[in-house]
Amino acid sequence: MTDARKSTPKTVRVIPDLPAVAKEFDYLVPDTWANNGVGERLRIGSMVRTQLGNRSIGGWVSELDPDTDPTIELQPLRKVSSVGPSKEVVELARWAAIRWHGPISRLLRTSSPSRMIKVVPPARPSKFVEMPKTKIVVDAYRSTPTVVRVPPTGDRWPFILGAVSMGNALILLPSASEVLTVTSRLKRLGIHVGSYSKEWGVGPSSGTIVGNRSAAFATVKDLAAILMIDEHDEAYQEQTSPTWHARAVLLERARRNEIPCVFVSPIPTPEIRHEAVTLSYPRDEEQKDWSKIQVTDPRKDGSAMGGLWPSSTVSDLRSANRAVVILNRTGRSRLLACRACEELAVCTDCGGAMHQPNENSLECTRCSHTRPIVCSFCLSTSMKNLRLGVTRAVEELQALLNEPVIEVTKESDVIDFHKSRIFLGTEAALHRIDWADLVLFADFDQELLARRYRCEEQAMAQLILAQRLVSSHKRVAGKVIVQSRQPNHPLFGLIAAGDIETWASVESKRRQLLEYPPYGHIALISGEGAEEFIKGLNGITNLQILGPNEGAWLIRASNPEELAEALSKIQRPKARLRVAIDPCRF
DNA sequence: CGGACAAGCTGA
DNA sequence: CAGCTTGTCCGG
Repeated sequence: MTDARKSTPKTVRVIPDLPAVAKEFDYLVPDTWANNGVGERLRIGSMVRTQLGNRSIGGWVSELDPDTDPTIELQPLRKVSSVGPSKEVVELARWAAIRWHGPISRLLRTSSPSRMIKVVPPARPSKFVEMPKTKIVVDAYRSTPTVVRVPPTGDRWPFILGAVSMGNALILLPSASEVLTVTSRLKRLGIHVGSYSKEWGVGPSSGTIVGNRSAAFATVKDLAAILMIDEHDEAYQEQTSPTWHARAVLLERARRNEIPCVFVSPIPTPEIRHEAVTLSYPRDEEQKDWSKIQVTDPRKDGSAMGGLWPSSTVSDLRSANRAVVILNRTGRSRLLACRACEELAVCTDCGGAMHQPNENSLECTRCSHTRPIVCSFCLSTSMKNLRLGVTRAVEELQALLNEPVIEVTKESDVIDFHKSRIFLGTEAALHRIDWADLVLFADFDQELLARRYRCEEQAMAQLILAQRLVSSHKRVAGKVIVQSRQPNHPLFGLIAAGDIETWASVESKRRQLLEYPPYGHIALISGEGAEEFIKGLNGITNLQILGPNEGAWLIRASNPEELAEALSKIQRPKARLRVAIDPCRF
């Protein structure tokens, strides 16, 4: 190793692994460690065990031989528990903690091995791979950063080869199964590669790391290239605070290291188009994929029951080998039942269905009469969601086709593919089924009309998953059918023409108009302490405060640094507070 | 975070 | 005023 450090520091500064403690503490390195080799293992990022107050805590070394306060008597370190993130990654985590306004310890945990590693495993030879000859791949790695718009079922492998041809690479994929596939395929090629974070040690021992979101914080020695596949995927953003986004972390990393950074997606987001040079395939290659999507209006074709099953759809379902029907329910449930006695929650005044607008009350959907959550029959206070949408659709379809239809949800366990050829569920079904020759979006309008600002992108992302499902078996040509009562919606015209460039630029302009990311940056503030926190922000100029809306405020600034700085100036209230920076849904 | 310690509340 | 709860502070 080039950065071998043969000396032992006298003291170290430690970031404790306690999210609520935003402070660093100095410790004494025991004298004996200078001679037994333990001290030499201490570097920035090393994971140590030590004492705070009277309990044993873990932490990360943030500085060697810091300027310590002479008035404080230092405690000794207990032990060096593991190799940790490199200095580069610790600094990156520090940047991200400020950018997304969260505790650095959370990010350092993401940056650390899941099981403790005493020493970095020795470097292994890695087979040399040549840069593919394909022009678009070569071009992608020539300037930085770049985003390549690929056809939905296009081959991404050349970009992966491109990354590893440059040296040790960091390759991010949105799902665990893709990480597994790519890792083993690269291993078979003889590349020294590991998946994050199970094979954490491969990075520091000089190899390529393949992983999902968390791998943005992987330690990779001599990192030479960065690649993110399916950049549009929402899995790249952490859902819990700090809501960091892997795309932004990689961009920052590439900028700091001055290395090529390539993003690949059929629908690059406005965020990446704002930061990177866009490269694309010839229009007809994109169109070949997108134009295969069929749009039908369920109204014009003698639709049976509830308007979801026109006769053309029924016959498509009958002739499919395996069909996946997607029916996304909007927002909160419309119908509630008592968890104890199964009685429906109905209005005591008018008999209308009650819904649950907040944590502790029921409201009539017809007359707006409100009452606490109590079953009027058995007085139980627990209600369950009837999920009428999917469950009833399953029954309808079963009756219509006269064969079993299996409901697939995020919660439902192992799917038995022998029991049926028709599967119905929410978006989750697209992730849980590996192949189909028909994907039917029964009510696509729910996607297009959703109140989320990214609803069109989310709808497009679902279409991409569907196209991949029906093309995963080469020999059977599958179909994607979209049912919509607005078949003239501009989106469908652009899809048919394969004109994703126009679609993307319209999306960007819309964002610009609304001053949403990347043209404006948002902090969503919620929780009991929100009101108090907002009061502190009121004086700051360059900051726009909107709300409250359902107890949450929206803070807007023109750039993330400004936003982060403003938030850091306000001291956190004692009450619970949630800060989400640029969340994908608000 | 969780222990230490201080200040506040209650009950006979 | 003991005994217990609730709040605030601070750790190296």
